[in-house]
Amino acid sequence: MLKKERQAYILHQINLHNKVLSSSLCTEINVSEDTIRRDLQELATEGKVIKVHGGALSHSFNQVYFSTDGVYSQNQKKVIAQKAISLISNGMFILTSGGTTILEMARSLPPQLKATFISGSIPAILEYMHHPNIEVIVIGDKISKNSKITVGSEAIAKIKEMKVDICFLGTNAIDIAQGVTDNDWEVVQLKKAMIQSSKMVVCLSIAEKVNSVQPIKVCDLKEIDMLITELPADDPLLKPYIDAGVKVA
Amino acid sequence: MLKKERQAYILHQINLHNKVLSSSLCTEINVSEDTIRRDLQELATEGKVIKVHGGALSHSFNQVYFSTDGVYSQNQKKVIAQKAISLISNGMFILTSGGTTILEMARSLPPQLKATFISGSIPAILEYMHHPNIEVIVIGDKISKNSKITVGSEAIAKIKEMKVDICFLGTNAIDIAQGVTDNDWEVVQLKKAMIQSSKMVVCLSIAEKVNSVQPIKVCDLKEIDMLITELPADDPLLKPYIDAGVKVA
DNA sequence: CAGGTTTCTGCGTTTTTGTGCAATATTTCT
DNA sequence: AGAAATATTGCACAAAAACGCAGAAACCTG
Repeated sequence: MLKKERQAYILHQINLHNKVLSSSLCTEINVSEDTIRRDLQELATEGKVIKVHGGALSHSFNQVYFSTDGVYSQNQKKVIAQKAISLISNGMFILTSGGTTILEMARSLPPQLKATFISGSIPAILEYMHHPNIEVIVIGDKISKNSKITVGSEAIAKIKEMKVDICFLGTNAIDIAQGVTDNDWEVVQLKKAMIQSSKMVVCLSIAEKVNSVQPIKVCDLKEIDMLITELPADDPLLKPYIDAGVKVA
Repeated sequence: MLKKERQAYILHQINLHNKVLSSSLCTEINVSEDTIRRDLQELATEGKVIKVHGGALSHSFNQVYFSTDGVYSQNQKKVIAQKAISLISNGMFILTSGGTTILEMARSLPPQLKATFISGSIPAILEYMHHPNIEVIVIGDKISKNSKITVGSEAIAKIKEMKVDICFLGTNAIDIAQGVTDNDWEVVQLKKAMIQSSKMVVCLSIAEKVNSVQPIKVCDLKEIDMLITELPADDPLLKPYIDAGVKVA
């Protein structure tokens, strides 16, 4: 087999699987590992692949996962935030959990909006506080330092006294079978209470968390009214949820 | 699985959930915990994640910045803060109002101190939250945007349920004849409740505000146990307060 | 086509890298 | 303060890379 041929094959494999192992290549093509290594080396200096210990990675792989750090999924969250905000009208009472998606929503609230936001999430409260026309109600209790939100029976009792228009839940995992799940017991208790105290329950979740599961159950799918992701409503990923009776935006 | 691949996966998870546990990762990827730890270590030195005990955090999560307002580094307030802190012992329950002096105190709390701080002041809560050994209890209610503190009957009712060891009041005005006075009606209601619910009441005030008067009365001098200013205890300005039965530090 | 040169490849050997293990320290939680 | 979880360290071992070398094929070139 010619060298060019080999390299073409390697490139093909890399584009197919996003990665190759030197070891497997050398048995496939039946040449020594040195040869493979030299090929990869060459392709790497030409910038066609990324050489790593044990094989090589496709360039797209790097772009996807090592994306300019920090702004990761920021845009997606902005899209979600906008969709969520479109549900809010003046005068509404709104309950929100914590999480970065909620935070993004809080930052994006239009300045003229007059509404009352209720939350125990300290970062979210900070954001609400900066808005000129928003009333902020703080849910008091002990702070959970992990999630930066107040948790405990006092908080839950307070939430249960309410009946608000909308509740926005930052969602860590949502799945057709398991419904909404999370990984912090205290936060889950809180979210359960929030769901009960709201006329409408809206889950905010980036698409990557859709169809994932966490250890602790928050609620079944049927208890949530709407799921907001950054995807268009007709994306096939969301079809099962629509079929399950969840509105999607 | 290649090392880079693993690290990409880890990054992906971190950006998705804002945190990862070494333990869960090592079962997911099926490598030893050492390997995960080394990966996290590496990613951390590259600045892509924040390594913590037991796992790692996304960088964006920790971006809960707290405004270092200009008033920050006033030496007088640092002095006051130190004096106030010397009154605190491990295990105490402490109620604090809002104000920049209180904030300064919150920032200066020694890291080993274990105590429970109760407050409705959002900036103060933020500071308490950053300390490793402090429990934070949030007083919930509507936020007063002026003072960035929760105010209202709920908050007052909650405070009245307590009996804490010390209450620190940021003081706007104190005077021999008029006692402690302030200019925000709602905040005054809160402070009154705080005074009633504390075994010991400590006023923090910069010397400038000593012998000044504001429109609304908080309490008489005899209700406060101690006055802390940046001045030495034997400063003539403070003599009248000592004579009136107030401890001075 | 002979002889020289270059390119490609494989084979040992030596380094480097990646992993896991175990013993020990440190931190966290309660 | 003590137990449990997590970190650190040093070490061993295997996989992979680097390097020099040598044989073979390909390719000049007169």
